[in-house]
Amino acid sequence: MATDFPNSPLDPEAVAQGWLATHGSARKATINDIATLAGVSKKTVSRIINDSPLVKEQTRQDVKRIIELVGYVPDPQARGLAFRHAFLVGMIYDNPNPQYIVNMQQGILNGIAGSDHELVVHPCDRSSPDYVDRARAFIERQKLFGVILTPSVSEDETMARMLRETGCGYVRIASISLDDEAHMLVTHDRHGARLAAEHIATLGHTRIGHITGRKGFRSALERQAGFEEGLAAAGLTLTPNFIVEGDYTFQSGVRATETLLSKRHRPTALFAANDEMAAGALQALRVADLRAPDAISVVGFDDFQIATTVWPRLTTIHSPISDIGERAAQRLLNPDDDAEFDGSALLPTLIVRETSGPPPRS
Amino acid sequence: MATDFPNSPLDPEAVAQGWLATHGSARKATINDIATLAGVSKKTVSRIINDSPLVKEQTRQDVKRIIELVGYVPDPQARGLAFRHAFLVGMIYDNPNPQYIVNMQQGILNGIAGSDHELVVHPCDRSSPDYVDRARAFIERQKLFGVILTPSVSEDETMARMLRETGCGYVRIASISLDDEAHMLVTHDRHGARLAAEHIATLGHTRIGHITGRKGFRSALERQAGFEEGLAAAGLTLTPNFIVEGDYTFQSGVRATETLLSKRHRPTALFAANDEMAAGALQALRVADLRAPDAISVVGFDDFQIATTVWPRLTTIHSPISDIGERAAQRLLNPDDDAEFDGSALLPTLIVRETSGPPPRS
DNA sequence: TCATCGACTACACTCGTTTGGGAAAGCCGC
DNA sequence: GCGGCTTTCCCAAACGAGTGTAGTCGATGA
Repeated sequence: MATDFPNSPLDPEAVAQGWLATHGSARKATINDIATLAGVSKKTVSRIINDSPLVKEQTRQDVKRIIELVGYVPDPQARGLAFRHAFLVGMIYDNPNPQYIVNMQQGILNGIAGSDHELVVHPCDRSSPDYVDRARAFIERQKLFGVILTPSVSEDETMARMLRETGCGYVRIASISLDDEAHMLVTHDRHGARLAAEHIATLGHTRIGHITGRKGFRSALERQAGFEEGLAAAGLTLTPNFIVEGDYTFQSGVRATETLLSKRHRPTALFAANDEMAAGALQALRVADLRAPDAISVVGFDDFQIATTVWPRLTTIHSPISDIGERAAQRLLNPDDDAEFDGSALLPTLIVRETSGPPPRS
Repeated sequence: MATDFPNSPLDPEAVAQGWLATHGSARKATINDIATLAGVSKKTVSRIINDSPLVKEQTRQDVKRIIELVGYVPDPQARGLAFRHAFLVGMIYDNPNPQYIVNMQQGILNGIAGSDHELVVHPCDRSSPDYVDRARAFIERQKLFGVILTPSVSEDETMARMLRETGCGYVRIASISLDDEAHMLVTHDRHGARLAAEHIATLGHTRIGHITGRKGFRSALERQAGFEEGLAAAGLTLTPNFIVEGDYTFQSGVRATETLLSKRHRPTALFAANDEMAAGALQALRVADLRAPDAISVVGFDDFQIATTVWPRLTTIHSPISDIGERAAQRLLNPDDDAEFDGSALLPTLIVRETSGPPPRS
């Protein structure tokens, strides 16, 4: 079979077989080999690789089949040279939370899977005076296709300006929109915090405390604002007296909770701006011989691993970091495909576990 | 000044100034520009960039100065094309511990800093049937310069064989040597565990428990073996009865500890093969209304953040992950420079905190 | 004085791909 | 059989480096 069809004088399978037999794994195929094998010109192959519409469907399929069978992969270096940019996307981060970074990384990798791109990472230290220049050098040297910025560097306008200057594509991930839509992915922390407030209010608490995130971080503001909004919707208010500043670390959670516990008429529920601090809160409760949720309900934010390794396991707001990374990568790669983007899929959700319950009757 | 010196008719500063004035930032300089500016041939510039010895010192310095002033950076794509490999090193990992990954990443980045190379990450899922093929595709497509493998993929011989086939450079990080020296970086977990044993023995404990790492992981074997060696050196033995299998997770630490506590003549000290499980042990003690170190001493391994966020803070073995990553990267980049390598700098060390003390007198 | 050596230069070619233009081939309906 | 398409071909020219060969030039040594 498969010798002389009128419409397809070419038998991809046979042709590919032939090549594999003669050259085998000795040499990697180039675009020239494919062109010769398929009996078309180099340019046609190139068009097919780059999804140009100027190719007949039949030809496209035949050539694609051969490419697949022979195992041809266009050389990223050569392509990069011709395109004047590398097939690399960068992730620029300064967030010290390893779990955040790893989740985000994984999400971005999912997002670029199947796109010829690779992920290259670039941590940066915002306390160093030249972190923007370093980032620029990184981008320009490698001629990155684009970068994804995570909080809190994503909130940095100096960095954003530099990116616009270089002309490199970018997507900023932040809890609030700081740029035009194509360059932003919003995490809706405010919404998440509102869920926490609703949950706590529904349980019947009225004396409610909040441990804020680190000063100067957008997410800290948003989480507090969302929490206050949610309480307000339930007719409650967060008294300034019950707002204690934290900095997203475990230790700050411990200290803040100690402060809250020392108050007269202490709160019966508290919302910490992240799980780390919520874990610190549990710790402080334990030291004070109190138990969550019997004495005080505790709600966190992030739903990182720590939320389930502490005991009791933490009621928290799940933030879909990995999905957000994936979406950010997709937005970076094809900014037009965002039509079918259903933002609601990326909203934080409430995860009720064991640290929240009704207030103690007293 | 600086017009016509006999030995240096060339004034790098002036020449560079001229170029910057005419082309400015409009165009990035190429090797040809540098050659023209410096009044030397392209080949000489190339030699200088690639540290060839066939260049007179004076020439080298002048040209380097111009390169620096003009801000010329060789194009990685073009270089990669000519060299037939990319200036990228990959990190292949499957370790689920985010802190480990991030530390390692940072270390590798330190190691490749100043080397024209960039880090690209590749997590892999060993439960998927084609993870080796994926890794191979990743390497071959990008023509990676080399890869660094972290435990536990680093222990995978199928993977190692694949790497040898591809001819890609690699360094495997593991707790024991599994390959020739140039391809290994040993973390000496055995030594670390021995320190833990010595510490516990010195405190005067005699009934000692161990929570092992995950079955099938080299590190689990090494840590147990080292611990037993250390005890033996102090004239103690680890009774099989007091060895409980864990899997490096918090939960397994909790369960293992519960098991140990249920034994008659329970141990007065226990060594968990990582901090996560040690934290689980503290958790279990708390539930049983026991306190470390008063009732039982607990020693962990890794010295990750969790060691200082639990309370009391964990006595543990510090493993210099980041330094190890840095060294691995250096070994990968220039395998010959390892003469001055002082292995002892990378040995684990004992960090005494608050969970270890003398046995209770009973 | 002649041979040798070190430090270059000049040139053509390679790496694998994209892109441009001009031209040709195939197929459509008329 | 003729325009008018669409699809494709062919060739050459980038892209920015590295390599190999042959050859130059001046200083050194015998």
